[in-house]
Formats: sequence, structure tokens, C-alpha cells
Amino acid sequence: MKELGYVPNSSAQNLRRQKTGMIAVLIPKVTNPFFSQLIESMEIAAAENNYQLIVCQTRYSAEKELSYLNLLKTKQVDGVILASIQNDWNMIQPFLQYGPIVLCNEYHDHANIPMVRLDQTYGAYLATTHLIQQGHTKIAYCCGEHDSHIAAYREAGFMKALLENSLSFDETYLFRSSVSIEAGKEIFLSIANDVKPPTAVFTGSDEVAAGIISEAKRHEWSIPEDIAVIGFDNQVITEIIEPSISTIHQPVEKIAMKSIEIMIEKISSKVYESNEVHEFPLQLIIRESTNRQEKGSLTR
Amino acid sequence: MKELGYVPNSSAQNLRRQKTGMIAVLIPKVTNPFFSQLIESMEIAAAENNYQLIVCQTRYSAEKELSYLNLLKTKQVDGVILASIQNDWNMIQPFLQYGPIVLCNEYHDHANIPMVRLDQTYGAYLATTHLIQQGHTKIAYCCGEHDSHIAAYREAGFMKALLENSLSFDETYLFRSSVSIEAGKEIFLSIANDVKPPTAVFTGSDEVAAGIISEAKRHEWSIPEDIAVIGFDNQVITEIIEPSISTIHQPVEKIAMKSIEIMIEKISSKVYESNEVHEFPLQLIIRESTNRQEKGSLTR
DNA sequence: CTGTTAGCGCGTTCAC
DNA sequence: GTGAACGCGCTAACAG
Repeated sequence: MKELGYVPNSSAQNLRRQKTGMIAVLIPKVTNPFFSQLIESMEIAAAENNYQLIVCQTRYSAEKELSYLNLLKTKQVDGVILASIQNDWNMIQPFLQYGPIVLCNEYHDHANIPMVRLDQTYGAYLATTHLIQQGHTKIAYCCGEHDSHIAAYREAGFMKALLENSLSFDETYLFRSSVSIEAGKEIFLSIANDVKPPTAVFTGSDEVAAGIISEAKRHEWSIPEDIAVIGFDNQVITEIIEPSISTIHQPVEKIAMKSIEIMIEKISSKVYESNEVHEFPLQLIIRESTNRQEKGSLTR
Repeated sequence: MKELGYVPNSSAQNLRRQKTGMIAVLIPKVTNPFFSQLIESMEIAAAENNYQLIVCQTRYSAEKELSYLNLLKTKQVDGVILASIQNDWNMIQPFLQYGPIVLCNEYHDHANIPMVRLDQTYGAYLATTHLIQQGHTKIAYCCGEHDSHIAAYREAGFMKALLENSLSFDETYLFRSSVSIEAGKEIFLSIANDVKPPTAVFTGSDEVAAGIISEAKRHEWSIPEDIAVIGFDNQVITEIIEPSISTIHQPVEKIAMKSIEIMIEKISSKVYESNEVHEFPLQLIIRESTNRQEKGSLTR
């Protein structure tokens, strides 16, 4: 009898079984390649478990973040994955009574919820140590503005590498609030005008590295001879640009899948508090922008 | 009394008012920059109208597309925006009885639903005419495999430009199924081995253009002198690569916003059939990869 | 204008 | 084993 086209109404099912099969993922914006990779992998993992993903772009706004957290309160979603945090933890904590919240690629010391993260300190340490091994002693440091927690961890790794090699940091080599290609171009101009310019730059993003390289080439600087540059994220542009950009690879699919896995477990177990931390290591990828040997070779 | 934290349960609201406030957007994959831009703009427009967006990645699978269309049938979403079509229209048409479907950046001659599209024929015509004006007569043509409808329209524009200039097309200059940087590299190798190579290439994508340019440079070909290359999409890489890539800009935000606007109108009016077509023009952006004049200048 | 009531469509329980 | 009934939480309609 149901052969004439019956399908259950999912709103009724949702109401009855107090469950929606929806997970909200909060990110700043989906056009950031890091976050689009995250969403792509999460969507695949969610779909395999019969969950739908709702994209929530906070655009770095604390108010938008709170308004999206209300999806939990109103039971529009079964859980929220925070891949970006703008509010203090005490603003977010109250929402935990309405459903599970998982931190992905973010970290809060006192948050009693699952955290899935990348070891940013180790990543920055790897990158900086590599620059030092290439003979650099005057190394500039760039970081973003929005990713405050992440920036702090990277800075720790950067400083640790300097310290281990008895190098000191020159404050004029510090560039904050740099996230875009444009910012990278400006950083190059600052460096070019420096009376005692650094010979290498640690950037917190491939975009910034690309901007520095692009502007450096326009001014006929050689890379890595005149200045070595290392990116962060291993985006596609790192392989396109001439010279190709050394960078740090972040295993995005791993944190995406782990976050979904944990979220689904929290939804079914109904216990939302947890101190579990899942950490994945980053990986150094050496290309031409830091390595004189590799440059110019025709082999892959 | 409600001051002690009452919020309506939205599952109950959904059930009662037969509406979910959710719109599903079907795309192949979110890491394709064209689609992530689409999602970004759609999400903003949807949020302004109190709708949530569900990302549905079909990965070019017809079955997945149908399974996501079931979200309409089961009333999990109020409408579906198809930004990618894998099935025949007669497979999709039956779902129209359950809710509105809007075509975005896709086109079906006999589909009686709203279509929001870009004038691909005109875009390819612009690009090809530009190459011809630069003096090229032997022009190669690359297109993708998945975007069959779009490819057909672009091909028409390409051919129209050739015809208007009394040029003929050499079948050996045709490269199908090319979408990636890797494919672009292979295309260059084919061209380099051609006894009578083309002097310009129309590519259906910036990635392919980037691949061709990257490989050409490795083999010490000059661009645009030895070979001119034009991309499609105006992705960020077009400005990073040396030389910068001439391309066709697609007003993604416009089709995204228009699609959401129409979807919301269809949801409230409850009439789903429509023959409206909203078309937006593409725009030629001339950079260095096709233009000897612009190359090497230090001005922006 | 305020208060009560009847479903929305399902899943679970309870009675048979 | 099958089937009827209740209620998930809300909103719209209706009565007072």
C-alpha cells in the first residue's frame, strides 16, 4: 500500500525522537581554502553517518557566532562544531546544556569539551628549525589577527626553535595582522626598506608567503637567495608559484573526520562534557622557496 | 515567566507550520573555488532571510544527487538549489511536486523551473575574440568533462568567434576532460610535441591555464610570446602566477544572491513551475598571459 | 483580548 | 503477533 509513494515526514520524526540529524559547523568563511577543505571532509564523514551539515559563516563576528549557537538551543541541530571561536568560553559554555559542542582546530584551556587539534607549536618549530638549518639567523615572523590562540602556539614553536639555536628575535621583524596576499606584498616592502633586513621569513599562511614572493620578484630579488620564505597550510598555490613554496602541511581530513566521529559519539551518548584532546602532528614540506638545492631542477 | 530561559523547539515549529527554514545546495565539491564562492554568497543571502544552508556534495555522482533530492521529499528542506546536475531532467522533474527546485549555473532546455545562469557562450566568445585580436589564428580549445552543458555553450561561443573571423578549427587542438593543474601540464606537453603547435590556448578553467603556464615555463617557453593562454573564472591564482593570467570573470555573487532570492519567493508563493531565466554577462579580464604590452610593467 | 483546544505526522506503549 | 491511542511542542482557530 505504501508503494504509491509514501515517505516519512522528517519534521515529525525529528519532533518525536528529539533529533534532527543536522550538525552545524561554524567557520569564519568558506572561501578560505583551509575551511573549505575542512567542510568538504566533514560533509563526507557526516553523510556516511546520515547526518547533514549546516554551514555557518561567522565572518569573525562574535554576535553571529552566538546566533548560530542558538541553533543548538532551539534544537535545530544535534550538535555544533566550532572551527573558529570569537567569544570567550564563558559565553559559549552555557550552550552546552542544550547539546554537544566540539572544538576543531581551536583550543581553550578551561573548556570541558572535546578538542580536536593540530600541534601548531610543533609545526612552527619544524618550519623555523628548517630555516635555521639553511643557515639563516635573521628570521622575520608573520602571524594573523583572528587566529589568536593558534598564533600564540605558533609563536611558542618559533621562539623555541630560536632559543634552541641560541638566536634572539629582533622585534622589528614582527608582522602582525597579516593574512592576505596583499599583506604579504606590504611585508616585503617593509623588509626591503629595512636597514638590516632579515634573510628569511616565517609566515603563518601560504597567501602571505605568495604575496611576499610575488612582490620580491617584481623588485628582482632572488628567492631563496636574497630572502627565503616559508608558508603554512600547503595550499595548491604553493606548487604553482615560481619558486614553489616550502610550507607546513596540516592533515585537515584527519581533524575533520575525527571531529565528526566524536560529535556523533557525543550525540548518542548524551554526555557532552569531556576533557579528551585529540592532537595531530603537522608535517614540513620542503620546496624551492627555502632550499637552494631544489630550485631550478627539472625533475619533480 | 519565560524569563527563565524558554526557547521554542524548532522541530515542533517545523512540523506545525510545514516549513523548515532550510535550503539544500547541491554542488560537486566545496573545495572547487567557484563553488565555495557560490556557497559563501548564498549563505550570506540565506542568513539575511533567516534560512540555513545545507551543503550537499554530489562528487559528480548521479545517485548522490538523487539521494540529496530526497531531502525535499522528506520535507527536511524547503527547497533545493541545483548548482550541478548529473541526472536527466526526467529523473529530477518528479521531485518538483514536493517543493521548489532552482537551477543555478546550469541549464536544461525543457526544465520548467527558474534558471539563474551566466552567459557562457558570450564569455567564451569574448575570450576567443581577444585572442584573435592579439593576432592568433591557431587556437587550441580545452574543456572539462563534468560540466557538459556549460562546455557546449562555451564551445558555441568559441566557434562563433572563429567563424566571424573566417578561421577554421583544427581538431588536433581539442582537449577534452581537462579540469586540473595536472591536466594543464599534460596539455602543454601535447602542444610542445605537436608538429604544428597552436600559438594560443583557450582553457575552460584557471587551473588548466596555470598548469599549462607552469609546465611551459619549466620548458623555457615564453608566455605570451611562444604561447598565449587564457583562463576562466578569475580565481586568485590568476593574479599570483607569473605571468598573471588573462581570464573571464564570472559574477558569482550575483547568481548566488539571485538564486536565493528566487528560491525564497518560490517557497512563499508555493508555485514551483516557472520559465523564468535570469542571465548575467561575463567579463573579460586582460592580464599578462595573453598580452605582450602588459607584461613586465611594474605598475598595477 | 485572553484562554482553551485541536491537530501537524510520527513512534512508542499498552492492551488485546 | 496486530492495532489503537497517546503525546512530542507548537500554532492557529475558536470560544468565552
